[in-house]
Amino acid sequence: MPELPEVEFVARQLRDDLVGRRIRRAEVFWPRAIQGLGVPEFEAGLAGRVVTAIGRRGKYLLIYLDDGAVLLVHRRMSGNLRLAASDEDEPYVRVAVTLDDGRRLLYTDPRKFGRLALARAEELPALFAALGPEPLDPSFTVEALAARLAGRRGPIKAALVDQSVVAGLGNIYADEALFRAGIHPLRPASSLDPAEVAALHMGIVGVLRAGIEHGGTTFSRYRDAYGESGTNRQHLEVYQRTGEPCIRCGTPIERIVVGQRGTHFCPSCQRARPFSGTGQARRRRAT
DNA sequence: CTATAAACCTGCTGGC
DNA sequence: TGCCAGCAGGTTTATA
Repeated sequence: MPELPEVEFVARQLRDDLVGRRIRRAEVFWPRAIQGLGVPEFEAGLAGRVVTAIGRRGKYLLIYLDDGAVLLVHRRMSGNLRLAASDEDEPYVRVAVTLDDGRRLLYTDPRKFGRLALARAEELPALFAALGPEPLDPSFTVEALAARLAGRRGPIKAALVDQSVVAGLGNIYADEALFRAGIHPLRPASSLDPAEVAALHMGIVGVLRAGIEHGGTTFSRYRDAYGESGTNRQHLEVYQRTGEPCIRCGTPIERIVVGQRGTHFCPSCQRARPFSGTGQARRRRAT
């Protein structure tokens, strides 16, 4: 599942390789992947344009064009963007963008959940009005996180994957951030004390930075712009580790469902209520 | 307003 | 060995 680190890593790759290139033509093979415009208008809107910049907002990849338009790509569950040589092909190609040097930017997506859209750059603020702060931006402070969590009665895990609270966290990094902070996923979001919010802030920023550093988390699908897997999976501490020993205390990792999503946590390191344990386990801080 | 649930999709897993 | 129900989850839309 592409989350912020997977989108950011590919954005950096495409920035090096795509900026300055002219688009020869675009072909849509799965019309429902295009949002807003009809397929002919979408294809015509890309043909002949030069890529001027690459950006990212939350899980959206932004490809800026020389006429003031922006191509938005959201990969949802199984989408990938791959820069392929002219003679290379891939399965599940939904959209193909041919560049002036013959290479193709391929949007592949077995599940067909991902969406592409073409917008004017000046429309972006309105389009992203409901998105929360960028967690790697300096403006994302402990206070900013606390303000977003205040008044929310649902579980903290559900709040973290809500894009209006923080932009870019998905199921993997939300579970990882809660583990680093030592917070139980079912804790009401508004019940965290200031120290816990600070620990969670550090956890969020930490897991996202690590994810980018390791080229993203690959389970079955995610690949980068050159078709390579990310290595962050081997650095995950709870996600998809059900039954395996906690790296901190050895207790088997548990899996529950929170807000319709599989949620992984250590029942010893992440207590349901602070200081409500048997006294057997010590509270520890992630370093 | 908040919040919960279904729908969108198809490859993969696990049970029999 | 083979079949198939059910799971996986980001976002939008619908409903309570």
